[in-house]
Amino acid sequence: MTGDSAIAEVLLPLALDGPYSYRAPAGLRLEPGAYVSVPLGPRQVTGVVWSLGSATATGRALRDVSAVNDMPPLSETHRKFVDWLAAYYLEPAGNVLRMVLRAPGALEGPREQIAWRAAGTVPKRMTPQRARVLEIAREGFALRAGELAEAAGVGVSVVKALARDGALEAVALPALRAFATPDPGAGGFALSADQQAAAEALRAVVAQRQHKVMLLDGVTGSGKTEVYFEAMAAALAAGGQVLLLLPEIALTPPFLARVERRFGAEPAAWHSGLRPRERERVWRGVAEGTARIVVGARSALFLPWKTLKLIVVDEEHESAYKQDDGVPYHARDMAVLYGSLGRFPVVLSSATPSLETLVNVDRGRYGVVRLRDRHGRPELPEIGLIDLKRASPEPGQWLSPPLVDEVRRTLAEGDQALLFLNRRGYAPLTLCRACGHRLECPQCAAALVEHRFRRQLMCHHCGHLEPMPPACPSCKAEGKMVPVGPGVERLAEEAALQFPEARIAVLSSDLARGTLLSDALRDVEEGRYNLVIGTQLVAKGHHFPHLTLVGVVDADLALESTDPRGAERTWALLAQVAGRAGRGAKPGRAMVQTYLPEHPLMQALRKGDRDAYFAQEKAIREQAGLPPYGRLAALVVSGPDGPDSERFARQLGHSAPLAEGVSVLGPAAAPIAMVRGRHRWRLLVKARREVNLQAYLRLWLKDVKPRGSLALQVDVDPYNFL
DNA sequence: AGCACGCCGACT
DNA sequence: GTCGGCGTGCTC
Repeated sequence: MTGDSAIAEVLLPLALDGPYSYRAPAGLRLEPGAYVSVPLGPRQVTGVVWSLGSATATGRALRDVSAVNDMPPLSETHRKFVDWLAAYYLEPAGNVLRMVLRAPGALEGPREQIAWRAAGTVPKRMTPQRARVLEIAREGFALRAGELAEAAGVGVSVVKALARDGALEAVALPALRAFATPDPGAGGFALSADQQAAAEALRAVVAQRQHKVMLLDGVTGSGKTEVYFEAMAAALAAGGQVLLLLPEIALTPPFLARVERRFGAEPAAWHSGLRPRERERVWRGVAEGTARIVVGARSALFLPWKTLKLIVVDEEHESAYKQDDGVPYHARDMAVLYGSLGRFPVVLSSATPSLETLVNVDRGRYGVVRLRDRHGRPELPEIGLIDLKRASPEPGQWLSPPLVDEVRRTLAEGDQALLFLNRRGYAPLTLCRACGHRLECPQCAAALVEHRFRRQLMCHHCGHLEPMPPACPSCKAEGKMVPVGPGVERLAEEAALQFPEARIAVLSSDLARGTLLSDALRDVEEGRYNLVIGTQLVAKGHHFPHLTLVGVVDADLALESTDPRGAERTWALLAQVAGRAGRGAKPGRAMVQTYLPEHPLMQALRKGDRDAYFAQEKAIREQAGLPPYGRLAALVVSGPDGPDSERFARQLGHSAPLAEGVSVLGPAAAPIAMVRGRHRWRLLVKARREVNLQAYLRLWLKDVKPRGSLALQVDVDPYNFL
């Protein structure tokens, strides 16, 4: 072996902090960013060359890189992005790389064009493994051998054997469909003067080819989408790729169709529901630079961008951008990071921007473009507060007399009304009247929610289902179980009594996604229903032209939570729901039921005064040292045994280093003390803004090792305080 | 993430 | 006496 051979530092998609060193054989054309196959223990693993160098005498015998893939290499920007994100969230870089490589098959050798589907015959021999494969093959989608084996959790040999037996038949797969090239000028819309000015401002920023964050701030119906389409057109015209990030729930076929009309080419869609082959097509298209427009959920950030020139984050205030399992990152913040590393602009769009973003505008770090309502209407419709302490509903009912009157009048005038209640199911709580026992999920410290329509009890945290017990499980008394509190189903029951003539639709995420929901939405839009009862689903982007009254049944729900962002979420939700009223020809109004009419948030809402509300909310956050005026991290200890988890959390708390400007609160039982059978204890780290929070956490946690089945999750910038 | 090594319960 | 459960640790 010669002295100074070339060395490749290869990052592997495993929980490893840094790359491993391999010898680069002379015959391989290696470059930084190249996808390579390397030996790791007994197996071959795909990784990415993080850097190249020459051998240092470490004494360790290095193994050879086995092969290089001919895919364009992962860009330097993308590699920096992985390293930054890993450092920011205290996550092993390899775990972040795993999110980049999450497209099974995209890097595998020659494309196999054969897929398998069930032939309908029974194989000679049947085993549990074979049965699983056939069960999946019968679902109707033709999958390649590897995909089928993976889906069934068996080896490829099982699939091959079934094929030999004739129980699976071969189907030829078409080659990966190419991406059409978008035309920036294809389907331009006629823009209002306001929109023109806003679009021009964004185009100017794109033309600078520098990093700059722009807030596009305008109410629903002001035409933000058409405006950011213009920014996208400018970036496309400059030869770049563009990413439009949406909360997953907003990524619908009608929206994709709208993008296609504007740019004359079908955009690539990226979300968790893609079939493996489409995943692969998009991943490769992005890596090769042929997929120019991607409309995606948060994980689209990790696609192997070749020439990304613009990211638009629509509904930037949405908490759905925060990932809570796996690597807990915030896609809006990481979009801004990517833009700064890649030196391109990022547009944040919202009708109710987050406080973080507004403060960044105040500080001059972000630019802003504002849009007024197209019809010159004020930001919000007329909003009336109903004081539930004075105008209380009948016991067991939730609609106050003034709201009932308003709904009646609206329906009588031939218009649509919406009753908003952010609670799925029939009742959030079921109690035994004889002994007070409350029905709880066996796996979570949470009440089971009755879903009367499905005739089941459901846990909204783990999805556990069970039938309604005929008698109290505790005292065995029969017929004593009573529902407590309202859900949309129960509200619909009350509405049917109050408004016997109304045509009522209940809209919640329990309508399986897809056709059932889109049919229901279309029926509402076309006026086949005149009274809609819905959860937050109805607040998000659906346009109901005949709606003139919105009634908010319980405005205090999110305000009562322990989440420091509860007030902000309440504002965004109420403003959005109220904004559903009167988007068509007629003006609308909103009636908000609350026990806290004097609360500054409710007063600001009544006046439609966002600035007043945010001024107040900023003062509270600043006073409390909460984001964006201070920094937070949550440490969550979880384990199957409660006392074990608590003990470890306490030890962890005691070992917290003392540091200027940092305080550690807790541990306390997490608000939902048990989820999926794991007991959870939470510590909260609060730091001043100038503190290097990551350095503090690294120092603290470098020697901390949860033993056994205990787990420790670090959540930098926590959002959902579960 | 795999995969091996390593120590304690029910069976060919 | 073994087969095998998954806790722990390592992979350039």
